Amino acid sequence: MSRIILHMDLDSFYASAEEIRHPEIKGKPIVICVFSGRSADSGAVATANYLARKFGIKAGMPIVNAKRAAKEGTVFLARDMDYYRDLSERIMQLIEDDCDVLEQASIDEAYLDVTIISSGSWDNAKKIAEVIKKKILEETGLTCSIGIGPNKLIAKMAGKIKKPDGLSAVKEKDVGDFMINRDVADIFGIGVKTIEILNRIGIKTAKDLANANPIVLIENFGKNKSILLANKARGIDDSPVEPRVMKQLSKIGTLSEDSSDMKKIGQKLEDLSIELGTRAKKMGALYQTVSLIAIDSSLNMQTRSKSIEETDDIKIAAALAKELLEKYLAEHPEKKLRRIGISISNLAYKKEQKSLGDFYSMPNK
DNA sequence: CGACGTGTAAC
DNA sequence: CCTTTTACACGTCG
Repeated sequence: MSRIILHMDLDSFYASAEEIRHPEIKGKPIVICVFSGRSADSGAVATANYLARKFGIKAGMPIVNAKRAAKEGTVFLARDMDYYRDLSERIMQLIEDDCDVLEQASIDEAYLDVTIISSGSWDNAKKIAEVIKKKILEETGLTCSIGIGPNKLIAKMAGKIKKPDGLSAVKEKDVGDFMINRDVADIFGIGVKTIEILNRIGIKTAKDLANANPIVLIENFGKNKSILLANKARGIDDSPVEPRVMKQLSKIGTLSEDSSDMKKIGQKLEDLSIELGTRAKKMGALYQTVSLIAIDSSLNMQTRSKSIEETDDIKIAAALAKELLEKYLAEHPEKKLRRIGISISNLAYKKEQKSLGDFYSMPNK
């Protein structure tokens, strides 16, 4: 059966969220930063609003470079995830009844299957999208961009046609035209590594990929990924819109300087563990696996993990993470660490908790 | 098959 | 100069 899927993306979410609580910065270029604390402006840009993007500032850029590129009057603010998470939750609740199924894909994005609620009508789907935009604007002051398509891939990519505050639809019959002349780099889910390999074997466009020799694809990517890629190139995506349940929680931080000192790193790890614990508690999460995340001076990441009896006590996680750290440092006496982190996974949720998550109880597994 | 570690991708 | 958080696929090992 053919479906109608919406993809809703909040426009430069963190920056807009800050405008809401600091009305005096409205209309200014805004840059949301993750300050690492090593020096005054060390760290990276998390988001820049459209005015700041005009200066070439964008996510991932070092803050120092962003400050150099910025013009007078640009506002630099530290990211505040707790605030954005609360705001995000409010917005998702606002739209959860405007669809058959809601899938929150990230803090600022959601897919909505509206096949039934729209009676299969694209006109109705557009009206639903307009209602959603209006609701979010009136209730929070935020704008969003919505893409409509016959599947998640096309809905997501259609949303990029007009941003910010856009609404665009690509119907099934137009999918071929929509995809055909596109560069493979513009296909959602194809990242730098895959692009590199594709280009090496002479594949540049979606058309090239759609017509590629399956044997060659399989040699390079294996069977499963080859099928996925060939489908993406044709705008085909059968993945269902389904509620997501958080499967893992993590917290990483940067050390004030590269170090291999157990005491120093252990202290940081403990601080991070406590913050993670606060979040886990709020969510009513229980965990079964603890991972240590270590990032060395060369920015290479390694993980060490261990599974235990299900628990909600973060002290147990903190102690285990420290053990894993001791072992790691013993195994790599020459390495200095730049960042350290802890992750808890194999999550379950307490019954009494009234979060969106446990409406849908446990996923298939 | 479950546990663990890495790679890829997106944000 | 180089932040954070999450998901998922895949290989390997026991």
